[in-house]
Amino acid sequence: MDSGDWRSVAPGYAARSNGQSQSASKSRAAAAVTHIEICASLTPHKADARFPQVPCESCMHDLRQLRDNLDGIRTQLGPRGRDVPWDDLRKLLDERRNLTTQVEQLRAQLKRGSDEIAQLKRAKQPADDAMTAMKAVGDRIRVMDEDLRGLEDRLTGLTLHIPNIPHPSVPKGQDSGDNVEVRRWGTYPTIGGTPRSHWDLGEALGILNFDRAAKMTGARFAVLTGAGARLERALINYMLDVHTGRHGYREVLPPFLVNRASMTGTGQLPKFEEDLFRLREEDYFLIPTAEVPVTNLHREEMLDEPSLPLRYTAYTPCFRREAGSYGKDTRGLIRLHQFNKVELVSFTTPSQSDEELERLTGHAEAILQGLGLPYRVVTLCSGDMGFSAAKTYDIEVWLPSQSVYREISSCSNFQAFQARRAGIRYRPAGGKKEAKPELVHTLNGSGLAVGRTLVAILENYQQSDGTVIIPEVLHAYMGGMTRIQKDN
RNA sequence: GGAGAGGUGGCCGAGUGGCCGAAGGCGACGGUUUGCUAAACCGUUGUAGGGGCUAAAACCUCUACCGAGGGUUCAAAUCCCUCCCUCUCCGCCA
Repeated sequence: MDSGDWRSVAPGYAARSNGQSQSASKSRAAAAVTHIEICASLTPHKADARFPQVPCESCMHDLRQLRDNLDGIRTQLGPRGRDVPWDDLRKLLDERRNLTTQVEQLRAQLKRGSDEIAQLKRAKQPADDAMTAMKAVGDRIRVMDEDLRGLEDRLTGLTLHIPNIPHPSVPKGQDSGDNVEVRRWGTYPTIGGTPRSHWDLGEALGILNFDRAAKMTGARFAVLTGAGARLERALINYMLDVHTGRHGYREVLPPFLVNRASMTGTGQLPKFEEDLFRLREEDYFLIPTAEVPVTNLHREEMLDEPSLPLRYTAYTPCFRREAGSYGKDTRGLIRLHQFNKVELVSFTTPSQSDEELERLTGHAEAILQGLGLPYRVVTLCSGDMGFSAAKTYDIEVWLPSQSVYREISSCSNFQAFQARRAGIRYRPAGGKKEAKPELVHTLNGSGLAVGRTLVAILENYQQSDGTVIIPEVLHAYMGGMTRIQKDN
C-alpha cells in the first residue's frame, strides 16, 4: 500500500469481556429510584408532566450558593456569563427570600390556628371565630403564593440560562484560536498525487450519494449504499465491541426521541431549542446526541456509591438542525442533519471525574488508533466550550484533502451541572454518619462520530487508483472485504 | 383507541378530612453480646427551602414535599377536576 507504514503504530484489537462485573451493581442502582421535588414550569399554561419537570430549587447552582457568591461565580464565568442579567438575578434572589419568609410565617400561623380549631371541635366548643380568622390568613397566603410562584418561574428561567463554570485547568480564551493542542498521534498517509475529497471518492465508488438524499429529504442528508453502508455499520459494530469488550462500558439502545425534561436535564434546553428537531404533535425532540437519553437514564435517581462509576456506550443516530451554519461544510458528510454516533457516557463521584475525563478521552482515541487514523487532541479554551461543559477535549482527525484536523470526538466533564439539572445523585457509602446525598459528576464523549470516521477512512486510505483500503480491524466486520472498489 | 386497577420514604407496604412527615417491615448506620462470622437485642436513619448560630459545619427552628398541576375546606396523603406514568383486558399494529 502506498499510504505509508505509520499504521503499524496502531495496537491490535483483542476482544475480551470484562464488562460483566458492573451489571449486577447496575441493576441495584437502577432499582434505587427516588422521586424528588419537581415544580418549575417553563410552559406554564400546560399542566402536563411531560413538559417541565425541572427540579425547581436546583437549576444551576443551588440558589443559596448563587446568592452568597454571585460575584465570585460571575468572575469565574468570565466572558461566558456576559448574557446573564446579574442585577435582575440578584434582585430576584432577594425578593424570593423575603417573600418566602413571609409566606412561611403565615403558614405556620395557619397551621397553629387549624390545630386549635381541631381541639375546639373535639371538645365540642364553638370555633367560628377562629375559622373566620384563619380563612383570612388562608386567603392572604394564596395571594402571596401566586407572587412567589411567579418569582420562582422567572428565577428558574434565568438560572437555566447560566452556563457551567470552567474547570480551573481550562485555558482562558475567546474562541477556537485559543484552544491548546495536547498531543498528536499517528503519521500522515503518503498519497500519490493530490488527495481527493471523500465526496469525490465516495460518489466515484458508487457508495455515497447526495443528490438522491436531497430528492427524498433535502439538503444536508446523505445516502450510503453498498460497501459504504456496510462500512458505516462495520464502524458502529467495531466501536461498540471495543467499548463494551475492552473498555468495560455497558451497551444501551435508547429512544431516539426524548421529552422536554430530558433535554433540559442535559442542558440543550431551554437555551438551544432552535438547534433541535421537534415533533409537531407531541412535545418530543429528536436527540442531537446519545448523551441526552443516556445521561437521562438516571434522571431523578439516587445511585449507590459502590455502583459508580457507571459507564455506558450507545449507538444512536443524531439529529441537528444546524441553524446558523449555512454555507459551512455544505459538501460531503461532515455536517449533516442526521448522522450516526457511538457515545460514551460516565457517571462518577466528584473526586473521580477529572481522572475519568482522561480515561474516557483515551477510550475514544483507542478507536482512532485501532483504525490507524492520525489525530490530535486539543483542550478547548473557556470561550469555545459548550454551554454545559466544565472541561472539554476535542479529538480531531486528519483529513488529507483539506490538510486540516477536523473534530471527530468531543469529550467533556460536566461535573455537577447536568446532575443538578437532572437530579442525579448518589449516597456516599460507608463513612461515618455523614451520608448526605451528593450530586454525581457526568461525563460524555463521542467514541466516535461514525460518519466523520468514514470520511477519514476514505480520505486517509485512498489509493492512487481511486480504491480505498479497509483498515485491518474492520475486515471481519466487512465480511472479509479488504478494499472498496467501484460499485461493491 | 375502549374498559378497569394502581402510583405513599433508599426499598416493600399501611393509612378515606385534624392528634400523619406518615404505622409496620426490609435495608443501611451506631451499639450490646460473640473466639470469628451469623443470629438476637437496643438505638439512629427522607429530601429540599427560609431563618438563627457559625470561619464553615454540627446544631436549633420554621416551611414544603405521599406521581404532576389545579380546586374545595379553618384544615387534604385522604374529597373533586385535569394531566402524566405503570399494570390487566379488548381493539389495532411491527
